[in-house]
Amino acid sequence: MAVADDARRAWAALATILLSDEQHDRFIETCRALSLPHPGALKLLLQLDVGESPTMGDAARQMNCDASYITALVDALEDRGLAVRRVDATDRRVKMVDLTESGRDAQAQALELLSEPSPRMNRLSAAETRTLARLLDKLADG
Amino acid sequence: MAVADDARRAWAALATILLSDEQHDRFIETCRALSLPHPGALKLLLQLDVGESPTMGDAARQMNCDASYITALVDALEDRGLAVRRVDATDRRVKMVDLTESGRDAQAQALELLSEPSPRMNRLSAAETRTLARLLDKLADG
DNA sequence: TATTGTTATACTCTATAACTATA
DNA sequence: TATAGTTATAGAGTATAACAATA
Repeated sequence: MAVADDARRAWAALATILLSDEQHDRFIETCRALSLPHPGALKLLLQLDVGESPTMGDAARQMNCDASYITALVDALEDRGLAVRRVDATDRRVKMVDLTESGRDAQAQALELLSEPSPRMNRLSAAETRTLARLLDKLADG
Repeated sequence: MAVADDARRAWAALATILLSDEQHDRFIETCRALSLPHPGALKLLLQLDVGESPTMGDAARQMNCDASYITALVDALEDRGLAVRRVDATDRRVKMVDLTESGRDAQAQALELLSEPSPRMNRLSAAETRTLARLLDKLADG
């Protein structure tokens, strides 16, 4: 059961880092930098992709929130020109959310800010840092 | 600059995992399991330690929130018998927050739930899992 | 009649301001 | 008068319920 123990230890450490609020604060700062009012709007922005426009409903499921809130979030993105609604040609009840060019730029800027490593990372050697990056990549993918 | 790149890659992956909401959902579930109404109450509970009772003000600073909210959080913990207020003998304006026996149990239970590894961890080999645990431990400490 | 998205409304979490007790 | 904590109140963020348009 050593693997399970290590896995648990790893996840506990992850939870600790999360609870330290560093990432949470970073997220809030990033919202401000992009003048997005809701944290949810940033999260939605990060989930959009050119050529892969979800419907409002899709977005709600992806974000695990109510459809009415997606309305507010897309309103916020639209107000800032980061996304636009597009009515489905075949079923006019349905609306797609398209990422705009500015939206793509904003996304890149957000990722830049969110990826800024914590000072904690200085505790690791160069080799350790590389190893950690490789392992976390595996976990994050998909 | 390879180290900086690796560090950035690692932190980006961490942000992705965080954004997946797995840990956030876990946190909410843990709140429910302990019937704690506010997420803040769980966070405060996890920061308390036997023999290391912070004052209300200390707790507010640690939690990076307003003193009035600490009042609500400690109320919640007290209602459930997880903590008690104790008036400072020398300055009767000051109150300490003591973790109770039940509080300690609840803490352990919460850590148990929060440390439950994500299915993502199955993507790593036993050796990788061990390495990851070691590296994250280094980051989480302190 | 059922479904997509919106609007109106209410609830939860957190902060600000006014207050009480002690120093 | 200043400080620690509390109470009352207001503000963000999110959900629920009623609604409009389309199917």
